[in-house]
Amino acid sequence: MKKEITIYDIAADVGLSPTTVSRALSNHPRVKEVTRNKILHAAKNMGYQSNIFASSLRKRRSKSIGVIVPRLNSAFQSSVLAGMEKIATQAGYNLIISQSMESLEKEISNTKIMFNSRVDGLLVSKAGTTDNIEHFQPFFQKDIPVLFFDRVPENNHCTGVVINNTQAIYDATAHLIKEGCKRIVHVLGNLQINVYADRLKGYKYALMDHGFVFNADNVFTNELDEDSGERIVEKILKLNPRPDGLLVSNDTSAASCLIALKKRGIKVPEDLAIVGFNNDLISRMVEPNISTINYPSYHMGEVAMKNLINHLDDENQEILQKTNTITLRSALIIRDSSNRKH
Amino acid sequence: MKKEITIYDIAADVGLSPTTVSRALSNHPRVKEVTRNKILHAAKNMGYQSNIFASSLRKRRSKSIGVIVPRLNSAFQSSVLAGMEKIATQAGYNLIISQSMESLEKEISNTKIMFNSRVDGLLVSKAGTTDNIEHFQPFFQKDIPVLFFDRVPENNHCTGVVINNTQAIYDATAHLIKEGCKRIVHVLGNLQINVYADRLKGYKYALMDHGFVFNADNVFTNELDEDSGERIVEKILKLNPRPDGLLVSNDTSAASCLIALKKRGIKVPEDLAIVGFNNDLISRMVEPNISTINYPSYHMGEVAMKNLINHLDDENQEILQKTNTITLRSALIIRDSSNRKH
DNA sequence: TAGAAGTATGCAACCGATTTCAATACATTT
DNA sequence: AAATGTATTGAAATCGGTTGCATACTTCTA
Repeated sequence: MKKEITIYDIAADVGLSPTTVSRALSNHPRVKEVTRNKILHAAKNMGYQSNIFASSLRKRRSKSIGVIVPRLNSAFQSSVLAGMEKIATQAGYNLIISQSMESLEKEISNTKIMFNSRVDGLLVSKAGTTDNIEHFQPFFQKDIPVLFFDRVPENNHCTGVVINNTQAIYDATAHLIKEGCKRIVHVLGNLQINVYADRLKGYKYALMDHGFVFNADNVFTNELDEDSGERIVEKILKLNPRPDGLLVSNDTSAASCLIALKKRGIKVPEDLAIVGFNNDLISRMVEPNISTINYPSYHMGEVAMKNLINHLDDENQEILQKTNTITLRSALIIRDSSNRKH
Repeated sequence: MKKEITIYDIAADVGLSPTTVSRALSNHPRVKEVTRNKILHAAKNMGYQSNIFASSLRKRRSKSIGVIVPRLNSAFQSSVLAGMEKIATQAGYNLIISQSMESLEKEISNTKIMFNSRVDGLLVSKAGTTDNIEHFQPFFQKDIPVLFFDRVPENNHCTGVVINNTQAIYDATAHLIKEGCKRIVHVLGNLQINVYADRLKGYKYALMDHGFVFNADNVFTNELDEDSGERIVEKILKLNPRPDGLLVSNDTSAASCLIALKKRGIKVPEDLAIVGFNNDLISRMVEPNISTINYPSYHMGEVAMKNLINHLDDENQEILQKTNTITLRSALIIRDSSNRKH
């Protein structure tokens, strides 16, 4: 391996001390303009590259931020990550990304890796099976900020960036009721996850407020993947009387249901009205377009990252500690899958 | 900030030298079993956390790999990244990810950041406007392996992991011809990108081999986004005679075209047969399902990462240098959007 | 039993940038 | 001219793990 150019080499070259070189390179004000230029010039000429390990070792910060998501290959998550990357890069932070594959075990292992990598802060969207946050303890103890987004743990002292899931599904349910639905089925994911637990609440409240009685038979938890439609529709068709409204907790699954229903000759929205969640591309592409909740994923990434970085840069540690929850605006988008007035 | 536990503290605690502690912690064979256990035990008790900066500084490697993609929020890219993350984590490497936003300028800046972050290797899918690879020179000079995937530069000495784009579109074109299409339009992205340039070749070759004459009017370059359908269909309808086959270089755009066509009462596949590219979720969800090229994105991520890491671990540097291109299997999937026999 | 060979551990010099504490040079004020 | 202030620069310690070489101690061979 070739020899690295260090500040010592530069110092020798320009006849100054490493101290001054270091200061010049980091734009310290106490270096004469002329000196600084001379040093910068020499550094460029010699092909100097700062050694971040030495720098991080001494400064005790890595200028990198860890992100743990359940899965990288999800339309929602990748959009969040895109937002995060944009802000982080602007602020001079690197992004170290890993996925928990929805497994607590992997989340714990990733958390350890992030801790050992000495990230300056951590952004997490919980795995489905995570029911405690013990494994973040090392971060708390060292006052390394941990910020959750989308899927946040219950009863904790961490900041979370979320949408109001309860309100979102409340609105969607109320909308279906207004469209004349009498029996609304709600399909959601693992109820250990706040996101789905909150939505279920919204569903219940909306029913209650509109004079309907909650019936547990109308709630299914299910994988919300591309193949889920067949399974869900089978279950729906066994119900009597047949449901006329369907709230599905993501658009992929909603689209899959739509296809399964069409295949069986059930008309959407006439026989059964559908509302999805996320406002993914797919909701705008299937026929009929699926009503959904607009989830500001990219924006969520930006906001989460911005807050974390502000916290790091300002040394204004109270801000984040005092902020418990940042709620972003989500909104019901009504499309043809639930619009019965034409 | 609380004091960190270092190997010196452990050494003092167990009455040995830091050297031995260091060796014990990294499973060096020249430490007695008993001693090692004593040290590991003490380390655990004292809450020791190794300092990777110190370690990296001394060892001159970061155990991290950089990835630069055009965009994080793309179904294709996020799937590739998922595959990469899996392999990297298994092998004990961190992933530092950034996006070039299709801009050469940003790609250059990201490359610099990756270089300064001293990644042990770099994986790149080029930005659309990148026409040279000067900015990777520092990596080449330091023998840090750079491996391209999907979008690879022309005429270079780097390894690339790709599919055979020419063959893929050749097959798709031949398929459309077999279905009776007489005038086939090909819509693709920026021709500076090898991916699209190669596909254009495949299109031309297939026409030629089947006795058709290539006509530049039948080729459009276009943004391949969700809204592209309207623009593309408008152009198609201006052609005379009206085309009866359409090859679109990604499924999102193909789906968008499909919708624009249906809106105008043009029947697919009867009036116009469509083939997309990528085998994204959306191609399986719209009506009719879109024929497409299966792109093994997750697998591509795994293969690219595996090759890079093998190269790093084995010190078997020739392997990668001698391998110029790894081509993964892609395949035409025929669905209803181009299947006229029923 | 001397000497060889092998095992276990330690010393001290790294890796390269940062930062505290001072020193020096120069300018300004009284 | 002396005193005070200010702008520049430097010496040396530090961050914490790794590693070449040296040393102490066993065990084995001739």
